[in-house]
Amino acid sequence: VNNRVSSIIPRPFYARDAVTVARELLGKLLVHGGTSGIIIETEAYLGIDDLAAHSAAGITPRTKVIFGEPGHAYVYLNYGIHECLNIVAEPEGTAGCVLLRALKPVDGIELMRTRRRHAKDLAGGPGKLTQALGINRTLNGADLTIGPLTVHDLRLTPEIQITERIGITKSTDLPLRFLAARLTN
DNA sequence: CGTTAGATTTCCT
DNA sequence: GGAAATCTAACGT
Repeated sequence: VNNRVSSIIPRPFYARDAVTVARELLGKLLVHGGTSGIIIETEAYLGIDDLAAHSAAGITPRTKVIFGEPGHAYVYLNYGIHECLNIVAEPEGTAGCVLLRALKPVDGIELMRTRRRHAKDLAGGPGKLTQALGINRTLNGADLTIGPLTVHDLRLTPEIQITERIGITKSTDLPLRFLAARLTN
């Protein structure tokens, strides 16, 4: 765990287009609250020409972080119940983010079980992974290059599978969902 | 100020 | 495979 401190991904990684960041986040380690997991599923949300993205509505109190400095967290409450974690991409001033949809649990699995109230699937969904790692809206806007929420490079190069995004009703035909093929499990 | 739809999960049949 | 749970941002009046 200590050698991961030096492997925090620096800001330029995130200052690229959302599709590239979404692809390259696969195989990285997400760390928070004594728990961690390898990112195995992501979706890219674009700033323009993407009606499914919250940023399509322009800059509002809710979406301003998506237009801000890359490498920060965008956390929102969905369906009144679930916290969803996104990582802001694109240079500052341009909207774009990556929804983290699934993790493979690595550290603190017992703690995850407690947080998930002993549900069978610990982190196989956007609302599940935030619950497992103890992530909530107080982390909205947090800088991932500083912590306590961080992403680390494990130097893995997973096989990437691409599909359309799921769980949305607009712009459903875009191939913006990415899965780490051999890590999913 | 009231209405509505939503980047989901879980439990039921 | 379908519906309920539960809250709030965004939009219309």
